[in-house]
Amino acid sequence: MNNIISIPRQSLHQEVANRLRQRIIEGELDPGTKLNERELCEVMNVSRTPLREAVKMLAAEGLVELLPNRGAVVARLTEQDVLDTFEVIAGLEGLSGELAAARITAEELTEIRALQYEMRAAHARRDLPTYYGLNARIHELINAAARNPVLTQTWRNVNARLQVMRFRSNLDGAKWDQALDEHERMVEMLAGRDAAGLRKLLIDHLMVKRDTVIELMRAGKLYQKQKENA
Amino acid sequence: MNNIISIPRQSLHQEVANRLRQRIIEGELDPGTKLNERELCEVMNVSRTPLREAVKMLAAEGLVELLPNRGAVVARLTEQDVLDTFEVIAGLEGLSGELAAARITAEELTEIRALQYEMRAAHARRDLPTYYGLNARIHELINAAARNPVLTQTWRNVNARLQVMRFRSNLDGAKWDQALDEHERMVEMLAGRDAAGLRKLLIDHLMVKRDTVIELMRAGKLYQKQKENA
DNA sequence: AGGGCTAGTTTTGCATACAAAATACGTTTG
DNA sequence: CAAACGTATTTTGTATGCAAAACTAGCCCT
Repeated sequence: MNNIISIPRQSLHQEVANRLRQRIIEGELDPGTKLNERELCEVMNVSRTPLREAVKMLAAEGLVELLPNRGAVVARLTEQDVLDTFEVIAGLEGLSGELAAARITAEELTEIRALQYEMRAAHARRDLPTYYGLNARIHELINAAARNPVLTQTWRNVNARLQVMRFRSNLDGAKWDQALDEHERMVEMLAGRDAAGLRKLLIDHLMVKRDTVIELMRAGKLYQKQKENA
Repeated sequence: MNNIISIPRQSLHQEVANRLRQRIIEGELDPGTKLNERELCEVMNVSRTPLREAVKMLAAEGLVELLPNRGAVVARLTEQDVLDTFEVIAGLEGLSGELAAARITAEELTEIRALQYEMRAAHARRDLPTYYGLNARIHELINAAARNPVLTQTWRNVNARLQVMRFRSNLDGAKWDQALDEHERMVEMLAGRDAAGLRKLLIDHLMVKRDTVIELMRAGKLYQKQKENA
């Protein structure tokens, strides 16, 4: 253990919350999975107190659901939940597009352009994981360019709930081409300061993504969509 | 104690979180107030564990700020925070307006109209508290008419952070008249299913509100706006 | 007299202990 | 044989205990 030199930078419950959030978003903990306290405590080597505090935080974020006297489970989204969530994300991302078009700096635009080229490379290689990573970074950058921490925080929070479904490993050729094309136009609109245009584009972009996810759900590729009777 | 008949409907941490949230929003706990664990435990008659869990939830909601090893304080908003928050709320409320215009039922519209009349009465009597209550209910109803629980939840959460500032007891005559007028037009647009128009109207409505709050902040009427150095 | 150090106190953070609820499972009974 | 009851075990919820960090305040020293 290196706990002499490296001081624990943040409190334990925060650390636990981060690790749990990560595991949920990465899909290591599938939706519907019961969070067993004793088990998680052993894995993370912490006592139940900070673990429970972390779980409560994730519940407030909407990533886990608390069942009174029955613990917590990773949140499961119904088809309707997904539709609703995309509707909200579209609104938030549309807003961040509007603001970013007005507020983005030359440096940020340059960085997005660079990532855009990398993304084209990933697309050419059919390298989906890299593509998705770059995609996420570009959207993060657009959001950051909006210069609104409250927006960023809200957006990340709502987004996290969707990431749980990790619809990453699926994207057919035509949709992929279209997505790449839309990204090209995003850069143009950012450069041209076209707030309204970027807003509309981002919203349309998300609607396509939404339809893709719903299709996958219906095909049962993500997870069974029935919710508990509760 | 009536704990024989009335079973405690929800877990203690949830109850504590609700009561604390209430106290914060109502302004009983001012922004910047330190949340002393021992003290709050005594007041609420609970042990530190559920209290701490509740505080962590409120922190995830953005209502309190956690200071490592130094407890928690009720969140303080800087002027920039307020601007950012209003920007997000405007986006969310604009969206709920669009959706509500498309999805509202005749019954809901009737109820809003009724509240609208009550509001006019409150305005005529210069009864600000009643007015604000009705105002909140109308906006809640519009939001509910959007039929999107995720949106409602997100909106409530972001809104709560602003309510902390309880800028209620201030509204000059001209602004009040204008607000009432805008409300009249909201009902018209809902009835006319004018999604785009309602969106714009709600956003403008909030911009006025934002400017009012900022004015009050600058005048030092809400609370001193400096944040801790941390 | 003022600044800084140190001992004492308070307060927070984490771990553990205890109580109650829920689950599992074997047994019993119709 | 199936359904249901009752007990054992697990798991959650809450309270308390203990250690470390932060505040307080008094003292010493320059």
